[in-house]
Amino acid sequence: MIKSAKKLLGTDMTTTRFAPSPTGYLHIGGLRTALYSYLWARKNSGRFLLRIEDTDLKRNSLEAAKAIEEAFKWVGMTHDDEVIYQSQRFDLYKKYITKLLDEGKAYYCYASKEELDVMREAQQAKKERPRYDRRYRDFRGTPPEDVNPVVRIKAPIDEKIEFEDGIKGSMSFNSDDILDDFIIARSDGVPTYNFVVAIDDSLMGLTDVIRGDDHLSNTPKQIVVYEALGFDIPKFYHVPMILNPNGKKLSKRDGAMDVMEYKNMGYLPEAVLNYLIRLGWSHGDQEIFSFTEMLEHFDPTNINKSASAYNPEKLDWLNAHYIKNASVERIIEELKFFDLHIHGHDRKELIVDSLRERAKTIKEFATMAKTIIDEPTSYDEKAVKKFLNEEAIEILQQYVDFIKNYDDVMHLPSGFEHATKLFMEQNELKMKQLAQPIRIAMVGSAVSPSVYDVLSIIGRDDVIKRIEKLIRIHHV
RNA sequence: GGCCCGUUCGUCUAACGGUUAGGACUCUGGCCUCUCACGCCGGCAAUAGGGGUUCGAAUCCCCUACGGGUCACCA
Repeated sequence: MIKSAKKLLGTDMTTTRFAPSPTGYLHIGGLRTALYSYLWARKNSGRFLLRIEDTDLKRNSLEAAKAIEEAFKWVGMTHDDEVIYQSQRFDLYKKYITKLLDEGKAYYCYASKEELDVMREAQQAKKERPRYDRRYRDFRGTPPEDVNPVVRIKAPIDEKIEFEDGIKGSMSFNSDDILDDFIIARSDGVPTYNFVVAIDDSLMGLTDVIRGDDHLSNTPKQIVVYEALGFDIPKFYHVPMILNPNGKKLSKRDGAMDVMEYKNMGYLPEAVLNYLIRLGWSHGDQEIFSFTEMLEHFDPTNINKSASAYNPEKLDWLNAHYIKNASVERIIEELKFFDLHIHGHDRKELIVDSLRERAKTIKEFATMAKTIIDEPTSYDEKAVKKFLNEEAIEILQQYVDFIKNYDDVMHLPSGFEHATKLFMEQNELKMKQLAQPIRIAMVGSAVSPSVYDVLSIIGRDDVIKRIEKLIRIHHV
């Protein structure tokens, strides 16, 4: 007698899993259910397992697993044990098929595909639900020689199948409404999804199955398998799906499906996680959750029952929040991915701190930093037209001359502030008259962080160079 | 079509059967200000509809409408 792993181990350690079919990348919705499973396992000091559902054998599941692990790594999630590939467990599944056959809980069905098609059409013509008519359930005759039979499970007839879903509540199905003697092994011997899922979930010792609610109506079928095999039935949580901003099903047209695309767009993993955990789940009014807070507060029981729409603005807001609060070192590290290397810059703190409240993504951050660090190659036309009249050029000229003869140290923003204020005082100028022309000279446009910060980042020598360059160009 | 699930501001959500139905994002008015942001103060905006039950319903029950899922030798 084979028993479930849970029974063998004699443990009730919380065990959850993420069981994607191999698509080549980790889907953003998949990450959410994975996160829920992960948090629930870790919160209860349990195990979080990864299984690839590749009974179909069409795609490269090794690549797929690698892509998922890469995404897990990016967001800081880890799974326990080795990855399980269903494609490598066919022998195991076969043992259970034989077992059910031997016990009379499953049987060979010799109906051909054509035969079944005819039957189905007849049913549909009569507006009946298409279903297998169990013609071979109690077959005792001589089987036809030329067909490879499928194996079907003897499903209960006119019975209620009930379970308590951790999210949706009490579920009750009538077996006749939703299932027939469904196939557990195809004519080529390959077992089917609902059969192997139940076996694996059981053998892997799953206590809590957290998955998309598109599986809700598969659950009764799996329960039939659990019961035929004498396995313990885990607790199910069916989490509603994610919709696009228009409330429709999420599809590739809606933008980033692959979790790693979020990295490419400059999102911080903690922002993505924070966004996802709050999408369909809440803890009072709290919006910001650190990893430890997620662990502390998450409970699948208060996941919402209804689908939620994906809202990119809120993700941006969260990302901005995490950028504002990240350490300087962290941001410098993240910027490397966008080809900006400022760890050796002697004004790196200033660069980071002057931009962190302005960037919604790390990518934007890098772009903004580059406009300050790199000498402008062009000047924004509108800004030039608006702010660079003859008088402004004159002021800039005086400003350069002043700086050249200004002897006090001024590499800090405060140094530039003292110098500039003195200059304004001497020439009876207002900051408004000076700031925009300086910005244009420094970054080529009328938008930048505080001019003192910008001047300090660029440094006295380059400040002079950039102003003189602008004046020169202006006179041409 | 059968079965199942769902429905609170545009969006994410809160609310022991008793709240002026709260918060967040977006949008928006103002303040701050060297620009842009950030920040701060304020504003717009919701219980799908109809019946019950109850002293009292967003909350419980029924019906309707509208969304969605699922009904394979896919997973």
